[in-house]
Amino acid sequence: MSEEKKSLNFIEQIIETDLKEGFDKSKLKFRFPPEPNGYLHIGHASSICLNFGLGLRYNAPVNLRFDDTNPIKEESAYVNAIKKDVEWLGFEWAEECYASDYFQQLYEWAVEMIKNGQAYVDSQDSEKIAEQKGTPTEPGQPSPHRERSVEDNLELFEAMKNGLTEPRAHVLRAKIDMSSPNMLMRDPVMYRTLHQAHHRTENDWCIYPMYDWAHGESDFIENISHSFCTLEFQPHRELYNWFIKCVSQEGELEPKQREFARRNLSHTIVSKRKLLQLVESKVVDSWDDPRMPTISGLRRRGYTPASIKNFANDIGIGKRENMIDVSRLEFSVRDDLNKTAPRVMTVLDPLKVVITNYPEGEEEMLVAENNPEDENSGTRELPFSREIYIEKEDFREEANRKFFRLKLGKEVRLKNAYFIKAEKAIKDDDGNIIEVHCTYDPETKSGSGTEASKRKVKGTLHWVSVKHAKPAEVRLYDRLFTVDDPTADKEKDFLDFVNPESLKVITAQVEPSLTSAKELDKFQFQRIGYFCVDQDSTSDHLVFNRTVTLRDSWKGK
RNA sequence: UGGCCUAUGGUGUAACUGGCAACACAUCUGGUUUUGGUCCAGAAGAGUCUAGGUUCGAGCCCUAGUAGGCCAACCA
Repeated sequence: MSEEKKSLNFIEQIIETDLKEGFDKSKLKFRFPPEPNGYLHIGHASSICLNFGLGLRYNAPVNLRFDDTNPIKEESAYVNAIKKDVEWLGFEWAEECYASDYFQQLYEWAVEMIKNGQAYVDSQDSEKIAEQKGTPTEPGQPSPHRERSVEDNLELFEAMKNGLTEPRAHVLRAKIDMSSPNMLMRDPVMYRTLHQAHHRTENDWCIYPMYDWAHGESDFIENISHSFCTLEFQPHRELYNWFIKCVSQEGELEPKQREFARRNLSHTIVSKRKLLQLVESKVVDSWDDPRMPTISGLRRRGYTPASIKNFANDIGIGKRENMIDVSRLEFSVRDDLNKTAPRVMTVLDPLKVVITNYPEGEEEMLVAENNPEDENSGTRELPFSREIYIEKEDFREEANRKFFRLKLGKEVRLKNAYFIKAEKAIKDDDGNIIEVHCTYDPETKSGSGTEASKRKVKGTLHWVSVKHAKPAEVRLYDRLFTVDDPTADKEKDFLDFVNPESLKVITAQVEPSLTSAKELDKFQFQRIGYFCVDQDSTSDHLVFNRTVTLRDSWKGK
């Protein structure tokens, strides 16, 4: 690995500074802390690449920790999906942890805090508590229960824990400062009472810790040195530190929370809540629908781990609002697939071509390069015969000289085959071209090295032999939304901007070698784009997903 | 009537902590090419939100504005 002098992002600079100031490098430890209430999306990829990237850079452990403190929204199905995605991206976590593993410790600490007068049970409903909280510009009012005795608090908290009180009748609150300019410091709720089974602890608990009370403590328990989260948690930092001070002893490692900006991607949304809405409203088929910006959706769409990691590293991390153009992501897959995807010939919109001077009934095998970008990719054989399909848009009766394709009286090269000249367009009663008659020049066979085969022609077309072609379902995916930022217009619902043409299903004719393609195999359909075998594909019914089109600099039609 | 964060080409990040703004994507030219792909060469595009200040010198420091974001779930 050549150590390129790449400038450090601000997170890396924080770590470098800590190291310089004497922080023990062997104590560096990070974590990626998803909540198992939905699938990971491209925004999480940035966080994953940041945390695991740091782990690799400093040879430090990185825990995968599920922030599972809200049993109402969380499920083990999400846990499994998340693990699969992180693994697929190619990262290895040091330990698989759960905030729920710490429920007992958290409870014991809470009891201590009650004894220390740092927490109390409030017996008001959430509306009342919110009311007393004040506003950002006005101080809050103390709860009437704020000065409850330690004995009463202990007794009530115990009752809450044992499910002897009504759900939501009481909460445990930290006693901090009802007039703090930081709303989060106005006696935040530490525990709510929920008589709800948890996906891991089942019915062991009737009280569940809130994020603020669980997250920093989890970091502390795991000896996480640096805890990175997104910008909206900035105001939580003060509380994060306050809680850790409550439970830590002198000299113990106190994790450091720092915040970075979440990545926004144009023409899509990166919000688990909205993604869930797309799934539930059936706009898409599932969390892994290839139009979804989820890791699983991108995987099914044909994205590679490398393309996603390169993308994340290229866009870097910062602290400002951002909107990254999808073209950046698209560049990343093309860049990767160009080097690795075998080239094949497929015709998406077939037009039959009859080569009138090619002997009837005859066929031959031609040699085709698998990938000109990869010397080791080898060659394969392609059947050629008298009747072939080409793309409808590759033929015109007449066209200007900017049209590098087939037109009457002119010659083009058939990729890996011969030169053909269009002689006659056959039309139906409505004047639609249904067939083209051509002649070929036997001297122009590809790879023959003849003078004739070196002739300059207007262009090169892909094709597939009619007799040998296999039909395949091809799903043409496009951007999910028609605008950059579907959430920008506060008057409208983001669903109003769903692209009605985000999926078009067609039947294409593909070269026979594709019948052996397996799920997730990726190909470049020459002159068209990159495609990937969908999970729905079978040997009887091939299904390909379009990952992305080829870059197209032709400004004609 | 508050607190915190942010402000660099169309987009995203840089600028060795003060030395006349770089890289990538996107855009446009030209060349190569059995993919109008790739690759190669090149162009255009910001003078760093504004106004002051410190300094020989400021995108980097200070002050005051302006703009945007976040904070009043028993969500995370």
